[in-house]
Amino acid sequence: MSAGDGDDGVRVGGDDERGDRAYHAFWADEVADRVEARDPEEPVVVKGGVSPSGVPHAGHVNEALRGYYVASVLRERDHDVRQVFTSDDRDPLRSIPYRLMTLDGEYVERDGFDVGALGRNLGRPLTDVPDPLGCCDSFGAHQTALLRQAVDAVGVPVDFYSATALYEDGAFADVAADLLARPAEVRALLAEFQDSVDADGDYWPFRPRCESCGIVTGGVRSFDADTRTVRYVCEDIEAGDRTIEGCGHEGVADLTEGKLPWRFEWPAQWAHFRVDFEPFGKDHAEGSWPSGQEIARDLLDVEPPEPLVYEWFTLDGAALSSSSGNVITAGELLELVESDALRYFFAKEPRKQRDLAVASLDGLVDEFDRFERAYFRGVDAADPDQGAAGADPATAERAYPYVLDPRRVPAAATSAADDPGTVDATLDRVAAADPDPADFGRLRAFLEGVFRERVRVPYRFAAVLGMTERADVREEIARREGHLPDDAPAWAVDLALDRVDHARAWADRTGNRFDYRVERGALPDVDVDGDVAAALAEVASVVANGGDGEAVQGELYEAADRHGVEAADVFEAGYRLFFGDDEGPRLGPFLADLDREFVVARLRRER
RNA sequence: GGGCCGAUAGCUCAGUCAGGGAGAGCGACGGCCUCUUAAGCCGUCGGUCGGGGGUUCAAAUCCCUCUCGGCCCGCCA
Repeated sequence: MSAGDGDDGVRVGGDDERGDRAYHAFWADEVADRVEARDPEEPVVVKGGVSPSGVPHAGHVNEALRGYYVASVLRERDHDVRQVFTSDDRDPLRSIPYRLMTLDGEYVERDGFDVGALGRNLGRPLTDVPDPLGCCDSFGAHQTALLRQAVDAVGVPVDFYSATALYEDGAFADVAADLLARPAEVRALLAEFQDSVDADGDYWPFRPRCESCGIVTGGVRSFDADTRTVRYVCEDIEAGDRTIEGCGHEGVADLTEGKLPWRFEWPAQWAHFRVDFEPFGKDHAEGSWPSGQEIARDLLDVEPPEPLVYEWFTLDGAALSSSSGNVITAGELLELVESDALRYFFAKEPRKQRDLAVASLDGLVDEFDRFERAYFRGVDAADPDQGAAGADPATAERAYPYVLDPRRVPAAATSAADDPGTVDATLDRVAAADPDPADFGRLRAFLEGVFRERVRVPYRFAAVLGMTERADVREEIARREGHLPDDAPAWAVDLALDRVDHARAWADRTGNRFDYRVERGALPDVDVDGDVAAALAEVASVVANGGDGEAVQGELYEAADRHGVEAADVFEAGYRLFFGDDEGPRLGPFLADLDREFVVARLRRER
């Protein structure tokens, strides 16, 4: 069959049956199909997890959002879904971070915290390491708090778990005891995956915390099934390219004091939470995932979750790396773009390598805007965006209601609905990941009704509007340039202009050509030639007399002409006076929009 | 060495599952509004769809192969 036959039919809800295979325009629908095919018990459990050793960065929210989209699809299909997220904070401290972050999102470099104190705690569980910034119970608790902030910031509601708390509660004790009771089976299985494990060797699937020196050590010698304890000798442990010395202490640990090696900890989590679906980065895909599946099925009698391998993204062309400083946090990104756009980035095809370029964030926001337009346009309408990225209406139809951040829908918009209370309650439940079965239908109806009137100002234009702090001037310029329809409701105008501060921060951070700002303070120190000054004084008169933008713009040229100077010199002087820069926006209309008194005085260089 | 994933315009990316016209935005370039300054409008340039081979009437799309990149096969997650 070919598309040229013209009888492919309309894609209903983005879905199309071909034989026994369902095509889905949105990847999360395909994953949800596979989860449903398992016939899971309710609630369906979606899990994610991160080791919080470094500053939690934008890559970590990828894990949370991938799970969120699948959870959302399943919820719309009337499943009860629980999304859990673990902070694997019993992992040992393996290296000294290059920098830390306060709970307020400020970076702290190595000269700002006690490196030695961390160094003396290498090898200990993160939750046993004192917080170098002093605000939390432990370094692990601090990092976990940051991770939680990041997940919250993108609007993914999860049941958050500390691995240490889980161990202390004995959540993994049964699995650990089960595995330790049959070391030969464990060794035989793991030997297939790890050269370092010998099927006839002395490997034990548990790493006790030394009761003497506190490191997460190896050295298990035996397991006592009656007391559910291991005997161990504290041994050296390898951490990257360094060795952390064990103390040689001979001791006994019970199964809440220590941890499972990751390859076992992961299946233990599946068993404990009864996980049905879990996304993970490609680093796991060929490592712990294959062994984890076998451990789960053959040793624990647990069906592994449905997997989703997602690609890592690069930041400005290079891998995210704490040590090289090439990181960006979710919080930083959310200063630059609205949460909807960031959520959109992680709604795109997961298996594709892509670059997140800060300098090109405007392109991401443009793409989100096309995606949103495609949703409102619908599958049957003509497509002004043609084949542009993000503009496929079938994908937008499925994904947009999940991508749109329900927390950002203005209350004034819901109050315009036929039944505001119902819509508010729906949005609250969706935002809290606890929707009623009919909520997605109500959400879609609201979006296609009231929210259809939302307005987006182009991101680069929003950056330009950021040149002035004054909300009334921003709105006036946006209206004049046709970015705010006359009949747009007030909430839509406010929502559109919310973008300005983000885009302004982007222009500021990248120092790009949209990075100009009105110098409202002291008169900039500008040398102005006498003829240019005279020309500017005449422009000032036009402004003082209430000339509109076009009149001021014309006067800039005409005054230059009358005084025998190049228009370019008049413009440059103007840009220097108002922006401290030698270029800027179209000057006449801009000056006409600012408060007249200030403009007149500045043109006369009085203040 | 073995494996998984990827490669489409200068940049960021759609399109690949289901074969049929190579696309978008940005950038660049040119033009327009009494006006060199765009944040508006119009237009142009820009691609052997990483290379090669195969299947087919037809391949960015399916198959094989090679190259390059990321990751895994140690630790850790």
